[in-house]
Amino acid sequence: MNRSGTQLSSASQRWLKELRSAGYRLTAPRQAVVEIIANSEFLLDPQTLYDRARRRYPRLGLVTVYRTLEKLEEQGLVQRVHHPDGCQAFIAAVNGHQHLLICQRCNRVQYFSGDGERMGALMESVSQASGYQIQEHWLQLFGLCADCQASAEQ
Amino acid sequence: MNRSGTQLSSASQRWLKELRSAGYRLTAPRQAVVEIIANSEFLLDPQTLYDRARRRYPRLGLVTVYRTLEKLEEQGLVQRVHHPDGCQAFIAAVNGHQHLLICQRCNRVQYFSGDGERMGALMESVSQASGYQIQEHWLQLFGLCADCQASAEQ
DNA sequence: CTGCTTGCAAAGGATTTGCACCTTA
DNA sequence: TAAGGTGCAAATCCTTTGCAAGCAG
Repeated sequence: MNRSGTQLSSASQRWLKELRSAGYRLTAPRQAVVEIIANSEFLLDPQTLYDRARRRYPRLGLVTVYRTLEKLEEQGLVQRVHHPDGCQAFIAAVNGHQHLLICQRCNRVQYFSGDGERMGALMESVSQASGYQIQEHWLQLFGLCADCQASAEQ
Repeated sequence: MNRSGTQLSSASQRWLKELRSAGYRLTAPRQAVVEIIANSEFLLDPQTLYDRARRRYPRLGLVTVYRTLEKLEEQGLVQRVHHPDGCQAFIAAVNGHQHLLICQRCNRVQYFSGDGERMGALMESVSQASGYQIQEHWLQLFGLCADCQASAEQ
């Protein structure tokens, strides 16, 4: 149990500890926001996150969601995800470089580790051909997750 | 020469022809917008495009830029480009599936053809491992173009 | 207690819409 | 001359900021 009287997942507890050691305070609104996004397998935009977190902490303001996301992003706990229909969605971040696999129907997200060797070779050859000095890369796959394939068959 | 009394590049002429055959009219404001973006190697956001196109057609309104971009995107002549600092930039599209190489300093964009075979193999293995049915992919590289590397050395 | 946090309200910025006028075909 | 296109102004939508009151530490 914690100060808001609700159970917190272990992921939330870890995130809150990280925020704490970065000098931020532990407050009930923050706990509510963290608890939702730390445990979501789906992309969440600020409004959706707000709607869900408000079920835990009804006095929550949308502004606090934006401010909390800002701090979580700064601590590397969440990352913003760009996709064809917008760029305001967030998902829990992972350590190290990983690529994203996104369901276009339900927004479920999964990470996969790109083939580092092939990727390196590709970047090397593009760099040679173009004269660019490459610093970063994005690789994202879009499709239908297993659940959505199943429900589409109905 | 054309109805606005200015020279048009061959790329613009082709684009305008495509708009025409899609049922849209050829107007001076549209020509101004098309002439800028059809010939740019750099990402352009609506405001920048507006500023440049207004030098050709001063009475242009920003709204017309938005409406023209909408039609160009719909015809597959431009594509929206997402990058870490925003998603409101556009660039001339190419036929077939190509990947993007973007200069983080000057916004120059270049297309490169991903290694289709490796990419296919990667998607196949991710698909197997995740159960996702993959429909689309994004591959973008970010770095410094040759010009920007040179000017950074000064 | 002190200063970080919060929620509200207002400000901002980007994009879209309503509308009367204008231009293309 | 009919239908589509244009620019202005206003409306929207999303996000950020200012501020007084509320809490964490």
